[in-house]
Amino acid sequence: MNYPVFAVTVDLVVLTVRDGELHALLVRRGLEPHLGRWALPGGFVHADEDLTAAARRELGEETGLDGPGGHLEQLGSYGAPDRDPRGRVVTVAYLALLPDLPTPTAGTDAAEAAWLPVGRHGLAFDHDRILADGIERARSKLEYTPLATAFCPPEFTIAALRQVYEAVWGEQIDPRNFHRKATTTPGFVEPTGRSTEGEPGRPARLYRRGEATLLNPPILRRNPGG
Amino acid sequence: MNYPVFAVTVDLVVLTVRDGELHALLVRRGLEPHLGRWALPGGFVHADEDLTAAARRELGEETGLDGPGGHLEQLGSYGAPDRDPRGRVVTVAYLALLPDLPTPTAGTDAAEAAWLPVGRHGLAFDHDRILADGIERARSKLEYTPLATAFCPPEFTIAALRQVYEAVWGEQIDPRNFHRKATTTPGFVEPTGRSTEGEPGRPARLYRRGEATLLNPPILRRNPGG
DNA sequence: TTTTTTCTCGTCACTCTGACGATAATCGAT
DNA sequence: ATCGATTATCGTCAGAGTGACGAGAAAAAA
Repeated sequence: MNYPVFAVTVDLVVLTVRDGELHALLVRRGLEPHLGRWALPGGFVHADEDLTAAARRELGEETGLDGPGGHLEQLGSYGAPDRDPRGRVVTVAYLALLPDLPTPTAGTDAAEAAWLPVGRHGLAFDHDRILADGIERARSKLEYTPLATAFCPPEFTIAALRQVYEAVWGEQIDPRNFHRKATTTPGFVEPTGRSTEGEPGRPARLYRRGEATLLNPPILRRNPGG
Repeated sequence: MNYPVFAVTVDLVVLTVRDGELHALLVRRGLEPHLGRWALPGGFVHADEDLTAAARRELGEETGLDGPGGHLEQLGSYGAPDRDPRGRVVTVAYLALLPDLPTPTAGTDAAEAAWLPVGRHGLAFDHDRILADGIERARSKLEYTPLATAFCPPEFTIAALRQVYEAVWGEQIDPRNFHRKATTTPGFVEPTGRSTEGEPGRPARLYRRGEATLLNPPILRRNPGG
């Protein structure tokens, strides 16, 4: 049997919410091709390594942390014949959602790493497309799953959860209706009994993520397409 | 730069609805490994071929047809180090939804091909898992997209559309409420003006798929988990 | 104390849904 | 031709969910 050989990489779309805005973790490439351009963090899959293990390893290398509280899932694969000038490379993209850590973001083979607000980047390879697909996946999953909690620390307020939705969707949400929705949807969040202190305004109760894996009923965007 | 080499295949989860039941297109393997066992149709990606092109090519080879009216999307990639005894093989799985064609299902390198009702198969490789993932994807997508029409011929009745939902979800649906839902959801279906003839019961109006890519509001299952 | 800020609870009208009745239009049998 | 069986289509109604918004509660800041 004769068949062509490929290299396989994993690339990561790592998203977080800082200052009410959605940010992606990007690295400046320290090697050819595309030396000096921003790109998604990633690297080659090792010889005896599962795809998910490779993604988790890269995530650890790039962020220094794959702690609980985050989320990692496969996004999709990209394998256009000309997507990498070095040869035939198929990349398996993963989507990671993390709380806003005071992350040092030190890269190993990357010249620089940074959280950049999502928008128009001219990323290397086909990474613009992959990033856009990852963002759309995140937007969509916030509707039907409790995944917004992956952007939050272990204990969080309903307002913080709402700000995640607002940042990811780019929409304003009525605080009172969202509060009702989040607290009455079974399994979304659970009260911890504690409250915030020292913040302006009335103290807010703290919650942790609930046990549900699916939100029923879902929290729908106004404009699911754009 | 040194990196391990992989083979890359595409595997297809091809689903259709026949006689009110969900069926998958399976082939009996004509080669080692797993000679003689049922498996998903698929094959190696060619040297200068895009992943989606490879999936479309395999679909054409196995079903003899990739006509309009169907649907093809990437499902996910599977790359456990030991999933193929021949070496390191990553497969990119695709999900295809087709109307119930009188398909000859002739295989090229497969000994046999058949539509089998989905259930417990002991498929080759990790294909049981891939098939299960494909079915779950289809079930989920029927909620939020007009993809049920991909299972139908170009013109279809509301009852036929409902039977698609019933077959894929394994749930009974009230014909009157479903009729209201399907006909009032904007962009789901459009009347053609024609009706069925010669069938028992009152003639039913024929519809074609509408322009919507998302159902808003969605049609939700009772039990989204199982 | 007063003002400001933010959280939390309530109200109300509107829409959507599930359950189900009723009528319409055909086929097949008498 | 008439009747019954079958299926499609339309209506009704109560309950749940949602968006828009008012109002009180509890803290920090002025």
